[in-house]
Amino acid sequence: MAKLDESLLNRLPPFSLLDRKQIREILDLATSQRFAEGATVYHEEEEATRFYLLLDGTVRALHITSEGEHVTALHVPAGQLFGIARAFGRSTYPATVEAAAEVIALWWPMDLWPQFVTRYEGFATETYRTVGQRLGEMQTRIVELSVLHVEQRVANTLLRLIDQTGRQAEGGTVIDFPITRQDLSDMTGTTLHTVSRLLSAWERQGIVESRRKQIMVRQPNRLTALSGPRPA
Amino acid sequence: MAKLDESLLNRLPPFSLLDRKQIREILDLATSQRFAEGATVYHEEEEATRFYLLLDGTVRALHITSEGEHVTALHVPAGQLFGIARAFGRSTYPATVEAAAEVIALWWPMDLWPQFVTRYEGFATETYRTVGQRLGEMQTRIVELSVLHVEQRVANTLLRLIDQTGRQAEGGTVIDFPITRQDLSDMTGTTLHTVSRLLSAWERQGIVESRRKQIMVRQPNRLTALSGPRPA
DNA sequence: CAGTCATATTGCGCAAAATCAAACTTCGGA
DNA sequence: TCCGAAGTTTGATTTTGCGCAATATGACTG
Repeated sequence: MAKLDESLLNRLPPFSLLDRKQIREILDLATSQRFAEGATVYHEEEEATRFYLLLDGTVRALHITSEGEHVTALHVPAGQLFGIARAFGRSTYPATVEAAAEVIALWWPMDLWPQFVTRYEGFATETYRTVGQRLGEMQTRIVELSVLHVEQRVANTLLRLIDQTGRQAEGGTVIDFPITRQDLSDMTGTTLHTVSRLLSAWERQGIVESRRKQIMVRQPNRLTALSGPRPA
Repeated sequence: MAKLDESLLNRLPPFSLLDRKQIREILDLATSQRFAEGATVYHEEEEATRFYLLLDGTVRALHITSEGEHVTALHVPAGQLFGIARAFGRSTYPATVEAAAEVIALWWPMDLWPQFVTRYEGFATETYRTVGQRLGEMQTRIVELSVLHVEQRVANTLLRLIDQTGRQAEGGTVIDFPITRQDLSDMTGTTLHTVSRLLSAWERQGIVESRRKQIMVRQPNRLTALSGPRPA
């Protein structure tokens, strides 16, 4: 395997306090792996044997019900750790994770987790900050699902996606991974039909523009207007 | 203030590995406080200056939207820590917490948090396990809200409540804190009207029995039948 | 003990969104 | 370049659960 460059890590929060030597150490222990769009990184309930750092791309954490329905819990943008079950005392992964687009990730054996936490200044702190963020996102999800209408939820979800992973293009902001109506409905607890109708309506009004598997938001402010009361 | 007894803590997971002397230390730093039913312990977004241990009663964590709607995120049963914002790198509380019934809690100044984590064997580990559990509960909430119908959500919620805080009584299991239709609707993302209709229907079928602010489940198995597909 | 307030019940009409059904488009591969 | 699979659109129909309104029933207060 090609030697990994130190610049990969030294900007990322969990490692930003470390010196060159430590970063070198960490990289030498890492394995880098590529995942194709749609590939599964690990399954819910599976023994948590590795923790990951997402170098490039986006992954999503999801749950599959006994009926086969998919519920997307959250998206993880590049630069964050995931699969960190150990951080909250679990021995199995709490969700299934799959690549939303082509993904490059590093991973380490979970056995190294305790070392990382104790040996590397700031690693634990930053990790728990991440956990806190995810917890916050999940709370927002719950509040949205509880009080908002479908249209408002979809609007919020689009806004969040362009905020987290948006790429500027002529005419608006594009979600920079392939996303289907079905995906959006999995994120909002609705059906692909309803999402399709909403997008069509918004497209007629010039708010969004969408191709197959791609959505561009032209007028975010109008989406915001549709997105309902700001969560307190 | 009366001196607190060591037996309060030595059975509880976050402290179970500690010796008498350490428990004494911890108790001497604690303040005990009573909260009446419905009293607010702290508000979302407030500066997190204390962390709590729930000795008796039940508290609920909730969010209040800008429209004034209440969304209950979870219930914390006796014996658990709450208000542990520091554990995930937050300086403010992530939710409002209020007493679901009369409550007795201990609290410590948040400044002591780092000490507790470093000085007391097993405290950190157990705390993160709690965080993991809450994360799991929230995920379940999200999945339920996404794929289940209102009736199924209410059934699930009742089952969870009698499981977490149920008290045996003649004829069935009673939720051992006062709970209104409104409360149940806040937990399930519906209206008090719908909850009332459901409970009435179930009461006619002999599945539950309810007075004002009190619900007894007579036939949990029939509720389970109504509760939809088991989350995977 | 009267008065008031919070809680609970129930009927009715309506709107949102799911479901059912079918056609259409785009894309990639044989 | 044609075919099939995956993704999307759209209409018609049905269901669910909400909003509104009126009424009832405790429970607490002065």
